[in-house]
Amino acid sequence: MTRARPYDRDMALDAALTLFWRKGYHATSLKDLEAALGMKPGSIYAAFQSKSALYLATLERYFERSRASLATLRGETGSPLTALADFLRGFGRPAAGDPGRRACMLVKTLLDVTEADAGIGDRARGYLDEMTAEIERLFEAARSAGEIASDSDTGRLARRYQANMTALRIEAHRGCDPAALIELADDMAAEVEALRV
Amino acid sequence: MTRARPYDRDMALDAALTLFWRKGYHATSLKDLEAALGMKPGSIYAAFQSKSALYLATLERYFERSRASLATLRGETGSPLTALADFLRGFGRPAAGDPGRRACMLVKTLLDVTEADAGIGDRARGYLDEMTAEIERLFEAARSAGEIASDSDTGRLARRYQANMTALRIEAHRGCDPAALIELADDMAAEVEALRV
DNA sequence: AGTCATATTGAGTGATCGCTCAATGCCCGA
DNA sequence: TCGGGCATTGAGCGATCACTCAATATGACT
Repeated sequence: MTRARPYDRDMALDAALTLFWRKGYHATSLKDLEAALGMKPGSIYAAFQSKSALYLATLERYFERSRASLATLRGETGSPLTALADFLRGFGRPAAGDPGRRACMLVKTLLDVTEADAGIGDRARGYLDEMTAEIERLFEAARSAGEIASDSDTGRLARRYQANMTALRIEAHRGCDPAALIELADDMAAEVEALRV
Repeated sequence: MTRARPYDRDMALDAALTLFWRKGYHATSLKDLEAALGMKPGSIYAAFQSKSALYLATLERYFERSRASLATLRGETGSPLTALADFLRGFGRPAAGDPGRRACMLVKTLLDVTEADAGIGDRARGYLDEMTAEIERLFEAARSAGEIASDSDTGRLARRYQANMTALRIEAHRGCDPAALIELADDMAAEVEALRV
């Protein structure tokens, strides 16, 4: 009965995610999206409603992946604290890839958004809060495992950890010396492991 | 002979700075600037050449003020290390002002800019490097004063300090709980003072 | 193979973008 | 008092913005 979609929605969303992440919401035009998705304007609007709705869809996609990669750390066999430290160290050694995709997309969104796009900003804030909560769960696991002091304020540690992560990724975006980036990541990771009792 | 400018260049630049800082480069239109500066398009172009040139002028203004406020710390009577820690603590207690102006404008610029505005991005990077250097001078002063270990890597400390500052201001921008922001700032400040020998 | 429902198309919508310039208004020296 | 020279004006430039819709193409079902 219905005609199958000739394009792949997942691939289109991935292409939009890459583009939006690199260029930001305001600087990405529909022309850019048409080229990246290989779709004509009408198809884009039929599939995704509007530019802002498409942005929200890519933001959700980004968030789900970020949360998933954090949640994976909880499932690892070793210590939660080591996982947290290693995760941080990983961002000090980014693949030599797309320079516009180094900073966290949620943070980029937060800084890019104006009063006119308040809805997008609120969504980014919500996702960031969920990331904080996910990090706090990891610190709680570390506390339960007796890795950190039993009276540790996990919320406070989570916020500090997330702030470090944000800053580290912005430094990567800034394009600083690779060796300096590694030092920075290792300093942050050492700070996490210094919590071990 | 020549007719005096009826507008105040300094006030116009300040208005442009506020607007650009709050809305970002791409999201600020000439209509916005006309309203904020109280100037017609022709006057704006006669005075400032182009939107991007005006942005660069406000960015320089922002940088000079930031550097000056950092340099002031060096002139203070007390210890450089305490000055650095206090400076950080100050950002944990921001005045309840314009929420679009909490994150560092240089960082906002860095994340907002695309390949098409590479010149602006390069300028922001250059200013950030100068800020790093200014911070390093403070750590060098602390080392000379014997406040921190004589074999301290001041460059490394400066980059870590700047990363903390960046993250703190983004957290403020995110609009997190004021008490949590104070905790975060105090944690960072404590880390600085922990360097004291 | 034929029919129908739906997805795609792409020229074109009005609005707004950054920007220009001929006309105007104003200050200053004489 | 007046004319010369410069700053300001604001309508409007072509380009591009996000977006629409009547026409067309195509796959699914009988």
